[in-house]
This record gives sequence, structure tokens and C-alpha cells, in this order.
Amino acid sequence: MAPEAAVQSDKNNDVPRLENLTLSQRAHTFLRDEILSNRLPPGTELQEVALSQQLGVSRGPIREALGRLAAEGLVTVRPRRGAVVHSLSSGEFLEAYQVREALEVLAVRLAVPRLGPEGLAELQTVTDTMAAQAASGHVTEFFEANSLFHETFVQLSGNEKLQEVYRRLIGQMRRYWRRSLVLRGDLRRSVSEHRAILRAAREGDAEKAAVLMAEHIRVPQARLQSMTADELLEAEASFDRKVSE
Amino acid sequence: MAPEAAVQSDKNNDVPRLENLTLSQRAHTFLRDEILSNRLPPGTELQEVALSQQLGVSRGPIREALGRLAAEGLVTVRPRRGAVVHSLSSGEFLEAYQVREALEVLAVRLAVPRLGPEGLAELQTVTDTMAAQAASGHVTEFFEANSLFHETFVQLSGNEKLQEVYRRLIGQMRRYWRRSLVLRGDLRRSVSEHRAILRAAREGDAEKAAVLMAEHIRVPQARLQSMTADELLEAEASFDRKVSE
DNA sequence: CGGCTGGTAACTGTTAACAATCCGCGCGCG
DNA sequence: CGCGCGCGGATTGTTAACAGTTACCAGCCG
Repeated sequence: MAPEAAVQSDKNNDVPRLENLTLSQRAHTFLRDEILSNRLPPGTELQEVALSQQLGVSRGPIREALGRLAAEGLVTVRPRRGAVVHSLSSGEFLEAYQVREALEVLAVRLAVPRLGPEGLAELQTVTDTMAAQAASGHVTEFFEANSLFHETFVQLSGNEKLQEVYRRLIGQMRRYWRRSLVLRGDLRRSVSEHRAILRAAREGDAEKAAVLMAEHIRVPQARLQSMTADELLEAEASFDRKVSE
Repeated sequence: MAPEAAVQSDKNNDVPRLENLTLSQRAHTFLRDEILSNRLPPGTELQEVALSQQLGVSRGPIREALGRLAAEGLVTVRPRRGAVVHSLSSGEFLEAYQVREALEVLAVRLAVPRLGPEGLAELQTVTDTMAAQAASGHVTEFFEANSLFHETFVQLSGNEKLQEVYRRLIGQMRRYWRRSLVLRGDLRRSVSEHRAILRAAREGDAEKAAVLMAEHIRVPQARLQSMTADELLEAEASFDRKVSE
């Protein structure tokens, strides 16, 4: 199965030429990027005419793109009342975290026995950059490196269906990276947890690595459950203050 | 999030009136049902004109439906070359089984601590009908009851995101229920495994139930991995002979 | 006899116009 | 003053026609 929305691309080119793409594909990836990068934050209304003018195409391709995004969970379309960028309540966020935990534990179990020296090196590199970003207080870059660590495990699992499901889920959660970081708390602890997972993986102890990963992902879950909505908002606000310093 | 492709339905009617649905929604659910019920088996070409005539609508709604089905993984659309019902290779089938195992283990872990008497009764009922169908050799009905058992656990987990991900995955696997049954083998063993899971759940031992569920789902996986493609085909053929008796 | 070429038919991609629905606003009524 | 009513603009849903691409087949050339 092709990685993105079951649309086969050319065998020769991993990244198909722009001119060969259909307009609805271009609209799809454009909107997808806009949403995932938070340039279109949750709750934004997506009007077909405005989008079609912005992209210079008619409404047809836009509608197809919106429909696909809806099926991916990035957009909510209310029949006859327009589409909006889908938003996650804190409850849904917690639910997604639980599913993510299950998927990543599977990824670790599958990946560790298959791990070669290249895979281990890759994980090591990612962990090191993550530690560096944490030390210098670059929270955004830290988050990116952190995400990459987890995604690398999923990739190294060799299970493409798992990758597909995982990426879809992450796509829904990624936009709330601020919330994730707030819940995560201490960056250094996070780094040392990653180091422990990597150590277990290097020893070939899949079960231990899986347990450590599960506990690692459960940290933000636990904090989220012990917080009220107001406390979460306050924490996010103070996070913003700290970052903008 | 609404269960079906992020499309909100009326608050008042759980099953929205046919006349209120948009044509693309009708086309979507129609094609979905046709695919899931195997009336449109994997590999079938889906031509827009033919479908639009069959449903009495123009190609626009059909295209939107196909796009959404593609995003759900039920259809593969090859740009400019038409859409086909998506098919799973035996490798992809195995991958899906692994993901399913992870999801169901999560479901059991979440569901068991929440189980009330009604939930237990529901699981018991389903298990009993499954045993009855197994005893009388009604394989199709057995499979339905079996699926229901698993889906009930997912439902009782209370995690809606999990339900969404699970249902999407099952939708891709369900069409291969013959293959599932062949790999499963002895129906009675399957029933007793379900009974053991239910017993652990009744005792409130989430961990034990989760382990049993994992082992239960791993049975067909193991057989699939130990079989060549030819052996699988032969087994399916002999299964057909047995059923048609 | 096999493979290439050109043409044609079928199909997908896209557009613009039409139809129906929803939303906001002012008006009149109670 | 509050509330329903209806009207008009804006927006979504749908259609039919057009444009471009792909697949297939016949016929020709090697």
C-alpha cells in the first residue's frame, strides 16, 4: 500500500513531479501541510471558494481534498455547513495517547530483534541531538528530535501497516505539541528515558525496551489525568511565557 | 468524533434519514457496504460512469466517495487509471494482524477494570452463541459471533479513538474472513480461549486477560508465518470444499 | 511472425453554472 | 422589549460539458 492515502505514485520517482500530480492531490497535500504545521489551527473554517481562489483551482478538487482529509481525521465536515480543522478535546487527546502507547510498544517489540548496527546508530544520533536541544533549551527542536526518535522505532519495526496507522494518529496529535511538552515536563528526564530504551534495545532485550517505552509514553498521560482543564490552560500559558523569553 | 469518516450526523437521529444525506454520503456508505460484504471483492475495478449510472447520480459524488474510501484504505486509486477495491497480500494481512493484536490488548487492559455486570453478561452471551455456532458447524455465523466478541471488548474499553482505529483496521481485514478461519483452525479451541479470557476478565485480572488475548490473536499469525503461499491457497480450497458440503 | 505506430474509444480530471440550504438581519407582531 | 418571520446574500451540493490521458486494436514495417 502506498504511504499517503492509498494513492499510488510513480515507481521511479519517490517524490512525484508536481506537474504530474492531479489538482486534488496538490490541494490535499497543501491543506495537509498547512494543518499539520499549525498554520491552520484547529477550529479554522475552511471555505471552498476561498481555498479554490487561493490555490487557483475550481471547487471540485478542493472538495475531494477536504473529503479525504475528513476521512483521515484532520478535518470535520458538517454537511451543508462547511468544513473546519478538526480539534481534539483533552479527553480525546488522552485517548489518542493510549492508542499511541499500544502502537509504539508493538513497534519496539518488532524492531528490537531486527535491529542492525545502522538502526542502532540512527537511534543513537537522534538521541544525541535530542539531548543537545534539551540542554540548550530549544524546545521546538527538542520536540522534533523526540518525535523522530519514536517514528524511527516505528519505521524500524518493518511493519508498514503499523507505520500507516501510527502516522495517521501522530498527524492528529502533532498539532498539540505544546500541550505534549507541557505534560512531559522535565526534558532531561525524557532524554534519560530515551537513553534507557536505547540501552535495552542495544542489549537485544525487546521486552525490557517495550516496558520502558510504555512507561515513557505513560508519563504525560498520568499528568493529564491528574490535571483539571484549568490547570492545563494555566500550565500552557506559563509555558508560552517561558518560551518567549 | 463521529464514527463514520468524521461526518457529523444529526443529534436527534442516530441513523440519519436517507433523504437528508448528501449524495456523496450515500455513495460512500453504499460502496463501503458493498466492499465490506465482499459483493465487490478485492481487485474489482470501480469505474465512475458505471457507478454513477448504477446509483443514479453524477460522477461528482462518486469521485468524492472514492476519495474518502481511498483515505480509509478500502480502495486504491491509481491517478488517471481508475480505482480498484484494495486487496491485502498475505504479508500485509500478517502486518494487520500484529496491529490488531496491539489494539485489542489495549482494549482488554482498559475494559476489564471498567467492566460492570452488564458488560460481563454481554460478553457471556456472545461467547455462548459462538460456542453454539461452533458446535453446529455454522462457520459464517461463528465468525460473526467471534468478531462481535472482540469488538465488544473494544467498545467496553470506553476509548473512542481506539474504536475508530480498530474499526478501520477490521474493515480492511474482515473481507478476508475465510483466510482468518482457515488460519484459526480448530473452532473449539478458539471458543475455550475466549472462555479463558472471559474468566480472567470476570476475576478482574486485566493483565492475565490481556496476555490471553495476545496469545489468542497470535495463533493465526503463527500459522500464517509457517505456511507458504501455496499451502495457504490449498488450505483455503479445502476449506471451501468442507463448507459447501 | 513479432514489434512498433497511429488512431480511436473509453475513461478520468477539471471546470463553470445551476440548485438547494443555511445564516444573519431587519421587520413586524404580540 | 422579546420573539418569530421572511428575505437576501453567502455557501455548499450537484450536474453536465469539456479537456486531457490512458488503453486497446488494427495495420504496417522489419
